[in-house]
Order: sequence, then C-alpha cells, then structure tokens
Amino acid sequence: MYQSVPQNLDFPELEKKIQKFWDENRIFQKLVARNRGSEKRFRFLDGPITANNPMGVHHAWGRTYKDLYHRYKAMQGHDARYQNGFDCQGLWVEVEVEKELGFKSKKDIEAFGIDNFVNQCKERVDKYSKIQTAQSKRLGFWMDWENSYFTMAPENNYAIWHFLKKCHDQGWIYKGYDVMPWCARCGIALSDMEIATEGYEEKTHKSVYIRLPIEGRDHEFLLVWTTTPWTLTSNVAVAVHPDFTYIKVKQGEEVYYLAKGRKEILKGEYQIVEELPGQSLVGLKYKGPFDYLPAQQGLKPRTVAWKDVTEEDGTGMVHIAPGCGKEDFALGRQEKLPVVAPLDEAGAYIEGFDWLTGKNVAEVAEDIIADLKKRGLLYYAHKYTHRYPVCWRCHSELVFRLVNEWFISMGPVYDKPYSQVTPEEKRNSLRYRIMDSVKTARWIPSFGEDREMDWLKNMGDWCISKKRYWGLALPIFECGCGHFEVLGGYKELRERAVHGWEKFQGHTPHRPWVDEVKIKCSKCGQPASRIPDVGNPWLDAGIVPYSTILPLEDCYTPDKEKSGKYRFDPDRGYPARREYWEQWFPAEFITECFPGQFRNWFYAILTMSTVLEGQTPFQTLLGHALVKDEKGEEMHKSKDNSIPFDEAADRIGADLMRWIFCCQNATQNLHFGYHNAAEFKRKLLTLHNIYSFYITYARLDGFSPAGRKPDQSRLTLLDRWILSELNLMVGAARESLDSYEAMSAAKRMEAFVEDLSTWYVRRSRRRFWKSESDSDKETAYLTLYACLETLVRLMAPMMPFWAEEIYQNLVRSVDPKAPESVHLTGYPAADESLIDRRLSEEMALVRKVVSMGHAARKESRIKVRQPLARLLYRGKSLEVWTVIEKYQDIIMDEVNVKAIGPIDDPDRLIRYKAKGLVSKLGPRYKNQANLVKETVPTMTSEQVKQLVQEGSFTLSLV
RNA sequence: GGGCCCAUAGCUCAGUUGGUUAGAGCGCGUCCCUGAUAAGGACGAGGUCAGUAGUUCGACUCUACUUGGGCCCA
Repeated sequence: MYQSVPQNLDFPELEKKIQKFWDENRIFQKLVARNRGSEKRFRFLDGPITANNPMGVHHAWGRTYKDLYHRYKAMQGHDARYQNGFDCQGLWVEVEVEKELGFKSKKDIEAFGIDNFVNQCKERVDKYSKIQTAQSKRLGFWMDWENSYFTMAPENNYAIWHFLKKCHDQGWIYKGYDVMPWCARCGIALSDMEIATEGYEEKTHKSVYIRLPIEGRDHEFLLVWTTTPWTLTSNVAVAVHPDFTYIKVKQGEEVYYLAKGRKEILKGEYQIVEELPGQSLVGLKYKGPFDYLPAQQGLKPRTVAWKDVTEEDGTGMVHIAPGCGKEDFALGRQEKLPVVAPLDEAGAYIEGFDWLTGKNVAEVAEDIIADLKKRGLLYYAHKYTHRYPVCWRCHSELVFRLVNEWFISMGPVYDKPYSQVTPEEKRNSLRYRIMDSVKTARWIPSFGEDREMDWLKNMGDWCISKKRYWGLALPIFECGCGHFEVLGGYKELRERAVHGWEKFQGHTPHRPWVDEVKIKCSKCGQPASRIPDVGNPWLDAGIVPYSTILPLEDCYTPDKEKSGKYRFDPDRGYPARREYWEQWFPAEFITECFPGQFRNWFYAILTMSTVLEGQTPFQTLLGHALVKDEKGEEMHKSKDNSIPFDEAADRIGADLMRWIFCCQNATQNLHFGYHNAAEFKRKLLTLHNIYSFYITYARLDGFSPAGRKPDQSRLTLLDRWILSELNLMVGAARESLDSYEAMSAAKRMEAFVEDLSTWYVRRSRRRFWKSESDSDKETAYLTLYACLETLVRLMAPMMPFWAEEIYQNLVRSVDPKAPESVHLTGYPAADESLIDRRLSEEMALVRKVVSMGHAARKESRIKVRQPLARLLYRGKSLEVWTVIEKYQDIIMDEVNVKAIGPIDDPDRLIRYKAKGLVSKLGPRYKNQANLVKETVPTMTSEQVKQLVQEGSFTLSLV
C-alpha cells in the first residue's frame, strides 16, 4: 500500500532519511558487489581535491558530474574503483597551519621545529579530508570513502622520485636561475599564478626620473624612469625601442634623450634639437646610476634594443636590472647582460652595496632618492599610483629577486606549426611529445585541446622546487663538488645512504627526517646532502595515474597508518602493481574545472604520463567552468557572497544543487544563488505534483501496479502517445549521457515532465476520478505508473535521493520483488516497439490546433467556459484533415465546442496566402530562389486557390 | 603582441551536420481553473540573433575583420 505524499517537497529532510536508508541497508556496497568483476568497466580517475578547507558550492559541480557518470555506468552494470583523491602537500596547507599557529615568517616555523610543523600539516590534511568526506557523502557522492588516495602517501612520493630520475636520465633536470616575485616576509618565491588570482593592490610609490650621462658626450643624458628606485643599484642597461622616434632636447646647458611620444614628462622649457630613430641610440655607453658600489664594478652599462618598450608611461628609455625583474632577466639573457642580485631572502641588501648593505628594501626609497639628488642624477621624483603585486598571504609588497630553482627542461620550441614538426624534432623536444599525447584524447568542449596545445607551445621549463617545508622531498642530492644526483625511490635511498639512515627509517619521506640521509657523491666520494627544497605540488597530483591505481585495500589513508592496517612495502617498484594497474589505465574519463588546470593538473598528468608511458593517461576529458554568485561576480569569503557547501545543502538540499549543475552548460560560468535555485525547484514541483496525484488516487482506489504493464490493446491514443514520448526521451537521454552531455539529458527530461503534466495528466484526470474500477482506469494507472517509474530510474544518477524517495514508495512498497533500491535497478532502455513517431507528430499538430482555437476565442473575447457550436478548420493537406478528424474528441473538449468540421464554404471564409519554402526553393531555383520567395506572397487568394486545386500554377517573375 | 571563449527577448540562458514564423524559464499584460489547490493552466506583448564584409540559392549557424566582455600566455 502506498504512503501518502507530503505536500511539501523538502529535499534536506528526505535526503537525511534516504541517507540513513542507504547506510543501514548498505546499498552502495551492494551495488559495488553486484558489478564487481564485470567485464564492463568504468575507468575513472579522480583529480585530487585539496584537503585544506571545507568544500564550497563550486566543488559540488565537478563532484556532481563524477557521481552522475559513475551511477549511470553502474546502473548499466559497469565495475568501477570509486576512488576519491585528496591533495595533501604544498603551500596551501602550510599557509593555513601558519595562520592557525599565528606564525609570521619562516623563522617562526624553524623555531617551532620543522618536524612539529610538518606533523601539524599532516593533522590538518587528516582533519579536512574527513570533513570533505562527510560533505561529499552529504552530496550523495558515492565513492569508496574508506579507501581514498592521499598524495602525501609514500607510494605517491616515491613514484615521483621514479619519474624525476627518469627525467634526469634524459638530462632534463637542471638547476637554473630566474627572477621571481618574492615575499621578503614569508621568505618565498611566489608563482605567477599566486599573484594572478588576488595578488595586486593599488599602491602609491615614489617614482623617479633620472638622468644618466652618456659616455663621450658632454652634458648629454639618457632620461630614464622607474617606480622602484631600489632596483637602480642593479642597473646594467637601458632599453630603447628600435622603431620608435626619439628626440634630443636641450634644457639650458643639458641635452636629454627620450621618446618623442613621452615629451610631456619634461619639466620646464625645452627645445627639440633633433628627431632620431631608436635604432640609432642602441649601443651607447653610459655611466650607471650607482657605479660607485662595489657590486657594480667592472660592468659596462650600455643601451640595448627591446621591442617591449612602450610609450604609455616613462620616457621610452627603460631601466634594466636583470637581477630585479622578470622581463629584465629574460632580456638580459638574450643580450648577455651581467646580473646584479642585491637582496637576500629577508629582503635586505647583501654585501657589496656600501651604505645600503643590511638595509631592508622596503625602507630605502627616500635615501636612494636623496643620494641620487646629491650626485646630480635626479631629474625629478613624483608620486605614482599603480597596481602592484603583493603577497596573498600577508599583503606585503613583493620584490623581484634572483633565485635558484630546479627545473625540468621541456625542450626547444620550433618556429613552425605543430603539424610540421618532424619525428626527429619531437624526439628532441618533450613538449611536442606531450602535444602528441594531447591529440589522442577527446576534449569536451573541444576548445580545451586548443588551449592545452597553446599552453604547451608557450610554457617555460617546469619549475619543480619550492623553498618550503611541507611537500615532496625532492630526491636531488647535491655535493660540494658541484655534482648532483637524482635518486629514484626508497630502495635506492637505502642502498646509497652512508649516514643518517637510522634517523629516517620508519618515517614518511618528508622533511626533516629524510634530510638526515646523506649519500656518497658518485663523483668525488664526499657525503652529499639532499637539497632542502620541496616539490611543486602539481607533481604530487600529476603522478596519481601511476601511484594510486592499486587494489583499494593497499591504498594509503592516514587512518590505516594509525591503525596499523597500512603497510608500505619498500620493495615495490613502479607502478606498484603493474598487472592490476594495466586493467584500469588509462582512465576513460576525467572531469575537472577548466580554468587553471591546463597548466596545472592536466599539464602535470600529461607530462608525467608522456615521460613514463609515452601516452595520455585519459581518453576523455570533460571540463567545466566556474561557479559565480547570482550576479555573475566572483565568490569571495571577504565579499560575503560565497556560499559554503554545508549552507547550501541545509537550505536547498543536495539534489536540487545537483539538478542545477546537471542543467548547466558546462562551458558557461554558473550563477549560483538561492533565488535561482527557487526557480529550479518550482520546475521540479511539477513532477512532485504528478507523483502526488498518482499516489493520491491509487490510495483511494487501492490500486497496485505490482510489476504489471499496461495491456497494449487497451491503450488510448493519449496513452500510446505518452508512452511513445517516454521512450523517445529515454533514447535521447541515454545518447546525451553517453557523450557526457548532462545538460541536454536534463532538459529533455524536464520537457517530458512538462508534457506529462500539461497534456497527459490534465487530459486524463477524469479517468482516475470515476468511481468504478474498470479496465480503462487501470490502463491509465499503469500508463502513468510506467512513465513515473521509468523517469525515476532515468533521473536517479542526477538526483539520487529524490529518485530513491519516490522509488521506495512508488515501486518498492507495492512490489517486494523489485530491487531494493532504485540504484540497484537497471538504467532504462528505450522500448522501440512503443515509439510511434507519427503519433508524436500528430499530437503536436493537435496541440497546435487547440492552441489556435484558444487564441481565436481570446481574440473574440469568448471564454472557454462558454460552449460554441462548432470549430471549423481548413488543413493544407489531406493528412491534416485526417489527423484532426482522428483526434476530434480531444480538440472539441479542449476548445469546448460541440462539433468540429472542415470549412464547407471556403470561398466565403478563407483568404489564401502563399509562401515559399526556402528549403525547397533553394535547391530548385538556385540563384532565382530569392526572387521566387519574394514573388510568391504576391499571389492573390484566387491564384493560390487555383494552385491548391490544380496542383500547379505558373507565376511570372518580374 | 600571441592563443582561447563569450556577445540571442527587460533578466538568466537553450538553439550539434547552414533551410518554414529564432525558443524556454523568470518578469510583464490579459484571462482560466478551483476534485495535483500553501498548486495548476491558457493566450499574448517583447528580438535588425554585437557590427561590417565575404562564402552560399539561402547565414544566429561557416570565414575574415571590427567593437565590447572574460580567461591564458608573453
């Protein structure tokens, strides 16, 4: 017997109930068990979520897709691994732990002890991985939550070692120098990405125009501008644009050179002496602004050509300090300029800078300006406001500092399109081999491929080091003799260790424990230490296609480590269980948020996979856009418009959230908000009402379908129509989901519900009302039941809770033989025998006729309530007549007329108009089609009538 | 400077091989229903599909350029 349906559709409440039902009856475990060992597999690879904070609503989007396709495949009997991943290591976690502990700088961390600090980081990951697990369950995300992978696992780190060694064997690993944005407070270099996200603020600085005497030309100066006077100590060149026009101006005794387009910066009266091309100013020697500093001795500052000089600000003569600026450094490399790097890690001047040595860069601007003035080099100084990079953690202004980092060489870029690169050239350039991998995968949307290719073509070498604490211990051992080696795993470390092994043994390969181990330099025999750097976290996430595809019980989780169930087997090679791995590699499907990942996770897995296996680790990649707030603005905790996952789950429920994500075009940003959600809910209410309608009357009648299907011979036209629509929809939905197009599947379902409600149920209500139980009533019940039952299974992967809620009452309560859960049923397949395309078309025509009837009533202001004698129609073809006749009962009822018939006196009532069908006219008349199309409507009513009667009419084109 | 995406009704968005009158929801107007009712339904108004040029018998759809917005790289 059916339970009555509550009036309100309360997602959070029903979800709690269903969750309990799933847990108590171990539904997920039963589903897994049912499909285990099946020949059909769904090979999915999860991109790890950073276990560092509670989830926001934006996390729920991708996770909805992950769950939806898993469930869809599982209902079809596919086996899967259901492995979720947590990203554990990296600065993100360190920053939060530092905040918790109230730390301000690296000094605080070192005073606290690296071991203590690293343990705190592990604790944090442990804590938030548990929170995210609970939240994911709340979303209805069915994963094997006991066996998630953690990127901090020894397997993961050692697998990266293996990868790095392989790179080193090819000679790709090198120690390089670059100028990086640097936070003097935190003592770290920041990546461009860290700055791009929220790293700029409006700042006012003292900027200076200075004059630099040209050697061998008396009283002639280069006029140069900078917003960062502290970098003048490291000036080695001045850049001019070779194609700009420069001017030589006279002010009193002095002669200045600057770009013509920047003359408004000159102070006071001046005369233009000469105009000259920038090219003619290249190669001049000048006296550097701080040539008296020890660090500046022996440099020969000169002017160089540079196409990036602009005329938007400054003087068109750009101060170049390769030790203090990224672009400067790149130009310096090209021009072979010397590099003067003035700052230490804390932002203080190093030895060799005279009175500046020991002073902090943040405090020297005024002194430097005074010094320039004293020496007669200052033209003038002024305040200048601009957007300046700051540290996203502590908001200190960043400086640019020369640092040494470790890189993986990505190989040369050839000056030609990818398609023209030869196999030989590809062998010599990793980046093109990665491109080959990219090309073998399917990217949804397809422009993702273009963007990845563009990134690969333009990317620099991969900077893999970071001067921090919590992360992959880079297995690079550097000896005092200059030689360095890369170790490929635990075994090699054990074999090569000459010192400190006992202090490391039993620990995870993290700082500070692993730092204790010294090896013997294979070149000079002296002990070599590991470099203190930790790894780029994208190495951690990039290795997961190799390190995490293990039998699930072998996967590392912090709990297992604590309980002793987890045992790291140091003798495992790569990949840990090759036979098992081969069954699940490559992933057939991955899905993540698009922006950012082209150069992060996608890039990392592609690169590592190309190096290790020479192929892509995934076959299909589905990318989705970002979640914004209701107004389309970025969600920010500080802006008070961000929505935590828990809040949304409590307020609107997981299923409504999931449905919103399913209805969204994956390539477009989603505007998430509660007003919007209410609209989606109202749409879903239609289905709720249909379900409620069915249950209400079935209860009254004591009706039970108990697995029966409607008797074909008793189906009414309307029954046959809705069953046809149902099966058409089932086919379309499957097709969409097979190509990972959730939106079209969702929209199709929504349209069906609309048809079911406004046409089938509304028109069939009386059949349910009548008091006697006859076969027609039963047929109506069984038809509506078939629609609901199928629909519920169809929607189950998208809205798993609600589908279960309905299924339990609709199906299970009256049929104990039915599967225990909707998720243990099969995914509906279209029954071709019930599809009647002609019927669908006919019904569409009928609905059109009804609509026109209503419109005609409205126009004459005659309410539907008032019956009319007859509806007259005139169809353009015999088929229309037939159809109208066939369905005249429906039409008469809907439009409320007593009779219906063809117009018997067409001449009096009908005026004919003709119109050209461009799809037919085009191919037939080609060039003249347009003329025909324009002429046809000029035909008189009589002419059209003749055309209709005789089948042809000759029309002359003017 | 290079690459990618977007621009369709007041708002949020659909529109997959180019082809009748370009669609939906919300909002708006006019009504209906009152046996799915703290619901539901009908009809209607509203669009030079950013602009220009091209390809084509035919372009919202393809190509080029322009403008505006967003992202990535330099």
